[in-house]
Amino acid sequence: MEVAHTAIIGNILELEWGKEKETNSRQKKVQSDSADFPEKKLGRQLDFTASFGGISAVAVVFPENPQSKQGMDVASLSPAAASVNQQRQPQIKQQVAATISVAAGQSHPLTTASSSVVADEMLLVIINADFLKYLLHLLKNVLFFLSLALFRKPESLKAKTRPNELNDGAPKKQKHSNCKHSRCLKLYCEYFASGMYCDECNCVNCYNNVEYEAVRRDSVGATLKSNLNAFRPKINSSSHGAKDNKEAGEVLMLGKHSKGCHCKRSGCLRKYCECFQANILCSESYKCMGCKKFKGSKERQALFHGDYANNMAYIQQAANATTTGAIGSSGYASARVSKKRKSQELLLGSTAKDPSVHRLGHLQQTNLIRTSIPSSSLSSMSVSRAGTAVGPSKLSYR
DNA sequence: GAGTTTGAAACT
DNA sequence: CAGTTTCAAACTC
Repeated sequence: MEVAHTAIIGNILELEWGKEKETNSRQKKVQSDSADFPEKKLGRQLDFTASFGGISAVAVVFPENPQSKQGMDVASLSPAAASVNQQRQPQIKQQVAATISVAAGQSHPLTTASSSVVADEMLLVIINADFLKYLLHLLKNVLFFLSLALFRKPESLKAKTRPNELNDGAPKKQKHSNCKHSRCLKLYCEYFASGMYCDECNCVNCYNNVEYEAVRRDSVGATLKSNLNAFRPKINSSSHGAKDNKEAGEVLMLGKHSKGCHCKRSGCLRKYCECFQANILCSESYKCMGCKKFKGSKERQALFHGDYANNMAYIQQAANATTTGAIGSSGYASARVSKKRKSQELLLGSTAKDPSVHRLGHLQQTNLIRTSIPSSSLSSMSVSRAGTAVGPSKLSYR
């Protein structure tokens, strides 16, 4: 019986879907006669109802439920369309009843009241099946267009996390690279580095496009040869995602830089620093000097409080302290500084030449900053910390 | 907008 | 691997 039931539904579905085209054209003809609705709008609505076939019948099957959304929609489409649907009701019902009786081995036509009830129920099943079939069809279309959008230009996804953009969640303006000497075939070029073709870039002699695909491929090969991970994201986002530090009013990424930054003068608090750009904290294993981008750093927190000018002044002063010998005032670099001393000594005074400076503890180094910075600067620093409005300091870390 | 500074990438 | 140079972006004026 269940097999017969399924067969009936399939049979009727086939019947109805086969009629779809004919019904569609017929309804279009009816509606084109109506001057009350714009043709374009009607077309869309007609397509909708025609595709469903049974949607309009819902209003027919449930006449006691006139508030049914589908029913109301159909009724509001066009009186002519509703009329056609109502005219179709006995036909569909008759088809159902006929199919039932054939499946049950009865003579045709079926005229008993019970068969009519069964036909009503069957109609409901058909409507639901019809609707589901249409939903499936819609879903397929959506998936198709989605796949088109994703695979036609997969790079578009990568573009969301450009290496040189702050990852603070705010929408970023599309930037264009300006390579002049690398032909956009080195990792200097952010497009090349992220595996993209250059898109509306301002580059000179750009080879990072389809036209120079062969050259580009060679360059990719050469780059990969020297570094297998060259095109992998440098920031490995933590599986825990972003940590929302509400107290500090910032969104902190829990990711990690694959190689770590090597900043010397920026304190890792400027956009030169890749960790700063990715909004991640520096780790002890990074080779940055005078790092101020660690948990609990007042310099870093200053970025998220008060006005920007004050914060930048404060950061500059902190960086200034770094370059004038107080490396690693509270950062991670104190133990590593010796490696870079040769270059630093060119810039630093006698204080920096004293190896003991690099072994100073946190407090001692903080004191060193205080002594290496003019008292006027110190006062502005403390004011900046308090977040009071003070004009931007003219002091530079240069 | 030009010039300078910066740090990553490339090179030696 | 370390030091140096090149490069393009960030930054200053």
